[in-house]
Amino acid sequence: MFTTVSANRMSEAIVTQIRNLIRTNRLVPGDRLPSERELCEQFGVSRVTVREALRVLEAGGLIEIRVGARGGAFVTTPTSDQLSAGLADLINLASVTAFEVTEARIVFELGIIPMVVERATDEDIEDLRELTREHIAALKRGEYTMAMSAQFHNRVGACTHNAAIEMLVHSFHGPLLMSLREARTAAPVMGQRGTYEHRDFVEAIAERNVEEATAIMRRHIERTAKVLSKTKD
Amino acid sequence: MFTTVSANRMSEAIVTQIRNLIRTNRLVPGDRLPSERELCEQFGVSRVTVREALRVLEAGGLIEIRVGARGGAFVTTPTSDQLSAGLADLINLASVTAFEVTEARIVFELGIIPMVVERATDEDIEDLRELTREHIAALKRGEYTMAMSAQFHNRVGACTHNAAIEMLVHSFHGPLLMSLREARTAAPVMGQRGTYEHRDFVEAIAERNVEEATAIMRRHIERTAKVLSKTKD
DNA sequence: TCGGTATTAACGTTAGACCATTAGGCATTC
DNA sequence: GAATGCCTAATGGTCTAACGTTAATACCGA
Repeated sequence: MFTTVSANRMSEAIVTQIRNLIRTNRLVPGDRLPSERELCEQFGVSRVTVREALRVLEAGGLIEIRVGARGGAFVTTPTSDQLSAGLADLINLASVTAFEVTEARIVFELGIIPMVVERATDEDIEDLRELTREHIAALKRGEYTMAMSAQFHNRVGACTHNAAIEMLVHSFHGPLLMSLREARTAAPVMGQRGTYEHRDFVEAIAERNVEEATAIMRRHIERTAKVLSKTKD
Repeated sequence: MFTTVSANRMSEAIVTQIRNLIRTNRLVPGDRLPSERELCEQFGVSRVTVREALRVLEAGGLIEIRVGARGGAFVTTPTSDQLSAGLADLINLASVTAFEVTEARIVFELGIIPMVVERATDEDIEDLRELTREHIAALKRGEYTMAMSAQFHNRVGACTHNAAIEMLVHSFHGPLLMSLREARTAAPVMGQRGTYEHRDFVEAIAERNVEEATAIMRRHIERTAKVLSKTKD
């Protein structure tokens, strides 16, 4: 007969209002919200309450707060880092092993290869060649890092020209997933042959050879998988 | 040469401290943090600052706050729904289109099929058949919903017996995709042939026929893609 | 013209007060 | 003795008013 009422927390009501404005694109990235003191007046609450609402929105990545003159709350343009951090959280929550993540990588990074071959522009390919050259040079100087490997795979993902896919690839190589304990043990092994496989892969893409590119990438990622499954013994 | 140092915002430091305690399991779900006033003393800051920190943690789904006697901040485990709801907003801001998400789905959900065929147990297959039967029945009663479609795809993902993949498939069908405006327009079209395609797909899996299963699923998802690209005209 | 300084608009933080909500104990009543 | 209702203490929610800190900009002197 009576349904529970929940009127609590004014700050939550403010969060909802502003979030809806953003969802419906009445506030778009780059827009600046009124200053805290103005928001106080408009909402008819104290500054503390407004600030708590802004904290929540900020924590959700919807706004960014800058101090100083001309500061205030700005609707953000989300970076792929933020997005992949969110995905990484999801994956972490499921408490998956590095082995499982690698399997997912194989599925995904092999699956996009036809798309990469089809859509990669000359500029994409030149970028990849340039990257590979740099990485091989770094390897010879003994300065090759996992970050470089991640950079390569991310750039390959970008060749699909699909923001959703870029984001996913990015999240596979983001800092959070790499922090999985098992992943670090694999790092030293990867550099040695990895960069040369990268180079061969790029050439296969340049020749629009899906089979060859797929075969190379499969070998490349499966080496990681093998190292990981060894660490579990 | 110098990395940006960000010492600002005490509340952020508090968030970091508490979050680390939770990450390292020194605080586990169900634990109660000290009251706001006690935290003030322990951190040596004012109550407002502590409260802002708690808001951020609450927004991240790490704690839950109850008022009244015996109330306070209690550690919780964020649900994947909470996290993907947060992601949905970011994706909206990043203006990833439903079309792009669908392309990513094609890559991923087709890519896992060999794994599904290889690993699906008899129980998995029986579950899928059962689901399909229910959905067809619901369809005939005119009660078929998008949630059911999502349920089917999620169950297929579970057949890989890989938590990372399950989580990713899940996030494709969670509130994330559903929040995209374009996706909703596609919903009515899907039910009619979709459920029968589901049934055929399950039988292809049961026969361990990768090619057939892939072909069916590709048609199935591409119909969605077609509907979506139409809405862009 | 250049470099430093003052201004100013904004967020960040504090302290102390009061309100609202809740669990649990206590007292009253039948 | 049991049920009901009140009281109290603990705790989060909000307010006010002030001061500190930061950063963009304008101004001014050499």
